[in-house]
Amino acid sequence: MSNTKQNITVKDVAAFAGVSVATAGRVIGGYGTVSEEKKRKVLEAVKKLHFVPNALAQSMRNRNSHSIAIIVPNIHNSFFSNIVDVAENYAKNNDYNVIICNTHENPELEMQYLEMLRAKQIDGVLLASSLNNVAAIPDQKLNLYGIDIPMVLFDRKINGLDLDVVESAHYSGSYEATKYLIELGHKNIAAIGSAKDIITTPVQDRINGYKIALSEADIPFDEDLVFNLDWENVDAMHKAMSRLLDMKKATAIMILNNSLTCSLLTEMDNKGILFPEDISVISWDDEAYSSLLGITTVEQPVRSIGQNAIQRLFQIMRETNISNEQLNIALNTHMIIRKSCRKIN
Amino acid sequence: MSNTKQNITVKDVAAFAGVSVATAGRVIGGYGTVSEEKKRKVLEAVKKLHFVPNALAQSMRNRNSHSIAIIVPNIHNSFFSNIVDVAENYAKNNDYNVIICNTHENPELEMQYLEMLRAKQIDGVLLASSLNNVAAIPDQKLNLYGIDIPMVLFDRKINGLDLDVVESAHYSGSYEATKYLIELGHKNIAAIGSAKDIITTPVQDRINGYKIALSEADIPFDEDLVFNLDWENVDAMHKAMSRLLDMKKATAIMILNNSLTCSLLTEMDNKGILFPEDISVISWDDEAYSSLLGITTVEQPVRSIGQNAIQRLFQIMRETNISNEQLNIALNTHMIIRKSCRKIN
DNA sequence: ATATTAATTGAGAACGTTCTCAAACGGAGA
DNA sequence: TCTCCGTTTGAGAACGTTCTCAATTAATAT
Repeated sequence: MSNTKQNITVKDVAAFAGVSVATAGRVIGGYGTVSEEKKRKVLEAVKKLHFVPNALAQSMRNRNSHSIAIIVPNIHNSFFSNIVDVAENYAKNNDYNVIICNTHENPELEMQYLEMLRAKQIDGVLLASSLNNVAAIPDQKLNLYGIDIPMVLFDRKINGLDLDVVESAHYSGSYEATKYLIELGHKNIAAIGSAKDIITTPVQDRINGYKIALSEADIPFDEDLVFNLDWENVDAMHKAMSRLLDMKKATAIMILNNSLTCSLLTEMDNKGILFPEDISVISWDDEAYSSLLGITTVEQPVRSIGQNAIQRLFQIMRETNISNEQLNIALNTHMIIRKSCRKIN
Repeated sequence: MSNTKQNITVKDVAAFAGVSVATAGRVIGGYGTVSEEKKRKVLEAVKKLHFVPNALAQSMRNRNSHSIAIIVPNIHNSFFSNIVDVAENYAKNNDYNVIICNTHENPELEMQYLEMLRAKQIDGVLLASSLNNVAAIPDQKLNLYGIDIPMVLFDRKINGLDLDVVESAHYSGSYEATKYLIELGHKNIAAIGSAKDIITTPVQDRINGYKIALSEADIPFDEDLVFNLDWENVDAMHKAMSRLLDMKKATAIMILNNSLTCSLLTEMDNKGILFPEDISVISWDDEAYSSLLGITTVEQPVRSIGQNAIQRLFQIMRETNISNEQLNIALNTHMIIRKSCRKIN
């Protein structure tokens, strides 16, 4: 690539103003004392030459990049893009830049990004990991997770790593939704979670909530009714959903991930299966189309998750000595009841 | 913020390996000649000390940051997040990092970002601007647009600036869709565009296509049937849509922006207005829910737009001498006909 | 053995910023 | 005129990398 870029430097400003680099630096940086006359001349030079300090050189000298990163598995997912939005706003207000990284649920890519970010001297990272367990991290990469870089996990935990986490109360949200279906008379409730290579901790927790609600109502757990699908593998996903619907076992379905909702409903539509008449549906995450379609949803406190996570990250970055105790925030979900679930007997 | 970070440097590696910084640099950088023995020792030191080169220092020395930026008005919009995805992939394969900036359709923020990116010595920018005209750019910021930084516009033009553009064929796509409605017998066709402070060039072009199709069919243009709404101002938007529906003038509506589709359909649902029975609907951009709801859409070649834009950007960045002629790529759209439009007489 | 060439090595400069240190300057008091 | 103290100023180092240049060593030819 061409590197003929030739920018204006403090040196140029100083020369133009007829002062030393040190004096120009003083005026631009706003420290020390400079006579009014020279101050005026420097300011004029800055304006005339359109001087903008080289942020790379500043970072190098100051040993911090004034940038944080946010790593998400899927930027298309409105859950994540909303959190990105909140974090970006907060960072901007604190004069920090944000680098967004999209891992496509690929742990390799996640680690590559972390390595790149470390090289770029990033000041902190917000991470929704595609790993669910510390065992999946090679020893020589372990330092990327919260040791070399200040880090806060959000939405998802990594078991075995004691990093700060900000997430929804996945377990209780799922418990509540399942109980709601049970109270409507449902006994055969399917649960569809997403999983690419691993089952993420939110899905794990949600399935646990579902199981406990069932067992409290003395409904036996049926392995056939739990699916974990890869939303990027469209073919396999459709097949599995088709299989579920063909079984005609379930009277209700809880969709544990918003990426799957449209696919499932399309599949149902194709087969002429209506909701709530033929099958009741609850979906996690409230979307623009949820109210239009009348789907009952479990709404996550998205903006609050983002806010808590970014605040905590800045807190960690400010601390000189390494933080003492792990913080784990679980924020309550909220059910929005619409017309996609019906009472049965 | 704390800046106690103390990373391993080439100096440390050199000391550990018992060689000079120059020799360590040679091994790490893979240039020059080094004896097998010293090479082995340096490599061992790199491994032992977990050395990762400081990308900031590299950028400084090499005078390029190996990063590009992509600036979008709204990262939530799947049109933009898809383009971000494509661009990011391409950049990654070429060893470039991507910084994503979200402007919320705010021209001030857009210019702030450009200034920040210039300071960060960014190598190139992909921009969907929130400005439609060069006149809106203050003189002293004009250099941010394609002069200081290699730049390719996508989706939207900036009138009066001769920068490269990659976009959909907005005009012909709209012309085709309007003609389709006319052929179904519609004469009163509403068009809903989005606009925050300005009307973007895609919406301008789409409205032009709509107007020409009308005039070719000898249908008089009706000012009352064209709306430009701000999707971030939910109240005003709802009111305007409500007004449009209450008029009962239109037999068909073309929605020029996917952000508005759900809102309009919800508004119709609330008023008990059905499609296609009461009103026919065509929407720009195909979404996951479009097929589910059976909406006829104008699909944009999203991935192709992204691909063309990023390729062109890299081409510009590679060129040593300033590019000679402006490139303007308009890619054809594609109508997906479903059941949301009906024949009338 | 000496001259010539090639392979190997290290010192140090440069990128652009910030900021310490010490020197130079100005004015007040004796 | 000289000393003292505070203000103003500039030289130059440092951040960590890359890479030129010159010096050293080894290898080959005479």
